[in-house]
Amino acid sequence: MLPGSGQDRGAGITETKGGARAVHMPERWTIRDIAGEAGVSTKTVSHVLNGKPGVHNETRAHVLRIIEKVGYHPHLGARMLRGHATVSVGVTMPAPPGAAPLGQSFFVWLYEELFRVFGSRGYYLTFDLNPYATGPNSDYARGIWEQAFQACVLAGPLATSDTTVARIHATGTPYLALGRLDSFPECSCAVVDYEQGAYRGIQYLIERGHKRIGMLKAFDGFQPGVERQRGYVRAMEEAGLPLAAGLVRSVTFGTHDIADTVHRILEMGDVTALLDASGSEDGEAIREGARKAGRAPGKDFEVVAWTYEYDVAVLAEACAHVWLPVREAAAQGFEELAEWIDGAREGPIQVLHSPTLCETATKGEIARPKRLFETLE
Amino acid sequence: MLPGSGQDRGAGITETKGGARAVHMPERWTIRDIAGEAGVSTKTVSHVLNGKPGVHNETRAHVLRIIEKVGYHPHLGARMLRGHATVSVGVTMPAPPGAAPLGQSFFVWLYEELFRVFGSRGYYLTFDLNPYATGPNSDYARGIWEQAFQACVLAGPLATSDTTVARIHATGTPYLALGRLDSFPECSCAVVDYEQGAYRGIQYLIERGHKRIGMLKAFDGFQPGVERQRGYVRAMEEAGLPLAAGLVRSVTFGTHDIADTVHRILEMGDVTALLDASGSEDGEAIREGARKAGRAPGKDFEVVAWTYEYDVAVLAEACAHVWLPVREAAAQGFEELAEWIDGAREGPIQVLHSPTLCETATKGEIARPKRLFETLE
DNA sequence: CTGTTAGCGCTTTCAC
DNA sequence: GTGAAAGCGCTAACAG
Repeated sequence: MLPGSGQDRGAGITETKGGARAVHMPERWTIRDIAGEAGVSTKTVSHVLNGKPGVHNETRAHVLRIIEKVGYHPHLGARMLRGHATVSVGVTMPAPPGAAPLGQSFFVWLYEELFRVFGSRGYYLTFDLNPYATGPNSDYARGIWEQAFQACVLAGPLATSDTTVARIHATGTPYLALGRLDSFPECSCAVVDYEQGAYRGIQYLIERGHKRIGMLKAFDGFQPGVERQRGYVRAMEEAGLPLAAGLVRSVTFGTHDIADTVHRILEMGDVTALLDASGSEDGEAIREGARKAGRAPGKDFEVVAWTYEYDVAVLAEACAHVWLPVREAAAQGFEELAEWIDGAREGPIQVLHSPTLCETATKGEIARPKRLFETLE
Repeated sequence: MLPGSGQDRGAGITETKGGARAVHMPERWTIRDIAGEAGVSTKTVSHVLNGKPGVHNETRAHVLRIIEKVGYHPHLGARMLRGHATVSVGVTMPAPPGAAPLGQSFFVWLYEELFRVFGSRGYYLTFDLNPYATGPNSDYARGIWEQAFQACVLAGPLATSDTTVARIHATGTPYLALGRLDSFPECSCAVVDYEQGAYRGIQYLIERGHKRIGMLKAFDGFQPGVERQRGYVRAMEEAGLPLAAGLVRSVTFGTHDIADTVHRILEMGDVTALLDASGSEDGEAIREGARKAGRAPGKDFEVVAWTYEYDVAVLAEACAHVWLPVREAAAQGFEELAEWIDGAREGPIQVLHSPTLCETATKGEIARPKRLFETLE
């Protein structure tokens, strides 16, 4: 009674060639059932399924008609096992959500972009938020080890201590990190040069005559935090300015942290300028911090603010904005990842976009739901 | 030279029992390599992997140590094939994005909720936005046919002509639709009773003395649209009021459609009340449509507006709001789906929440980014 | 051009 | 308790 057994198939062939009526009706159709029903070999069916040449056109049509009729779909697990190919692009978050709380609009943007590139090519998008469940040090790449992904996107900054990326790299699976790593420069990534962003911002303030310049620095323990620090130091040292303690301060995405830190930097007294590299795109928090210190941005001190959107102001009183084209870099990275999967190119991907300093912003102040990162309540 | 071949394994056993040193180092470790390394059978390793009883504690520890050491992970495809069990919960959109443009905040809410329930249990979340790519009539359930999903969430309203849900149902795979279907009442679903929502809203307006009542009706061709219509008709007929043509009008989520339709309904002259069942939660559009018709809500005519958030106003001038607890129903449905997967209960799921009519709203007017559906530009 | 067959890596009978 | 062996449904190498 097994579907697809030799006897059944024989009968199927005869019947089909004679008058074409199904002899058995399995619960779950397999490629052998289809072959039996069509009176051809499994190989032929397989070739039809995969659009490979070497099958007569009428045979192909006949097989397709039967596949259509019974609603047959090949078993994904079997395909994965045999063909070493899946149809799934994985998305994982290497950073715990608190460290890089992606904002709603960015998350949705990411999702839509991934679907534009991969969904249209027929891939599934498989999210592994295992990290969400199991804490900061969990293995965010289990989908790679389990060979569940055709390719993988690491959405979020990488911890400076990360060793997983190198192991992913070694498997040969196409992947793209939205962050790079000093300790692993071969990393396939699409990123913005944060060091350059900090460097340009500080340099600009130095050009305007400032000597004591503060910086709000996000992503402590993560690569982008290190890069911000390096950019600051490079600009100051090139200008021969001293690196005073307390000028560069780490901030998190907590609601009051930005304002408090601005307050504390400005309390230091002789600070005349500030680079907001907090990534929070929160002008109001800067104003609030300044207010607490009895100062006002654009009057008492000058601010350069970072933004992830072109020609948009985080803070209307800022003398300049540094635009970090994170979305643009990611979008290009996705395209290249798709090419890598298709075999049209090889890995690793290395997309590096540079920030742009804009002295004037034409669009209005940035609104809450558009930010790249979310402020945590 | 094949890893895991008979000879190699023999050698592995001897060596391990003697002095325990790895003899071969396969590219890709299989369960047989682990077994060989540990000097046990594959069955033992399998049992250890799946936490099954019948293995000595020290054997278990020994095997686990080796698994840890070499970083072994079982192949997901092989598991799917053999065990008929995947680790993936699928999410598909049965409606094309234009028909039910989920808003950012709702989409993110959905995502977070799914991860709260399924991510924490170790499932992957697999999105199939095949429909996005291939048009309105594509098969949104391929993940079910390909047996890629352990369970599946159908996120979005179902077309009245849908036949796919019944086929999904027949497979026995746990699933949950965020929409129901007249033509298939057995459907596993978590929904809000839209008919009741329309009925209560119209009834309320009738109680206030209105006789000519208009309604903005969304989701033409989808079940929730049919339900709105039915609720309207039932309330009117029960009150013995005539059903005049043009009072109930279909709207889409286009920017100007709501305002235009309000305008056209009010132009009919003797209309004294309106039920906004457009789902757009867009009070400003209603005001605008009224303005065009030379009328004003709350003055010339009364409005009952639908909202998907508790105690929040879509339109400050409305005499009442009908709260449709869509998020609440979905969240409960997810919990029950998880239980179904775990075998703690059987399907189908039938969560039906009722709307609530609120005459006063304590929170302010609903802001743009919080809406359930997006207005399309 | 088509049919037969040997596995992919795992789980799960069976014997021991 | 453990080990050998039979497949799950598919693909691809090998014959015809």
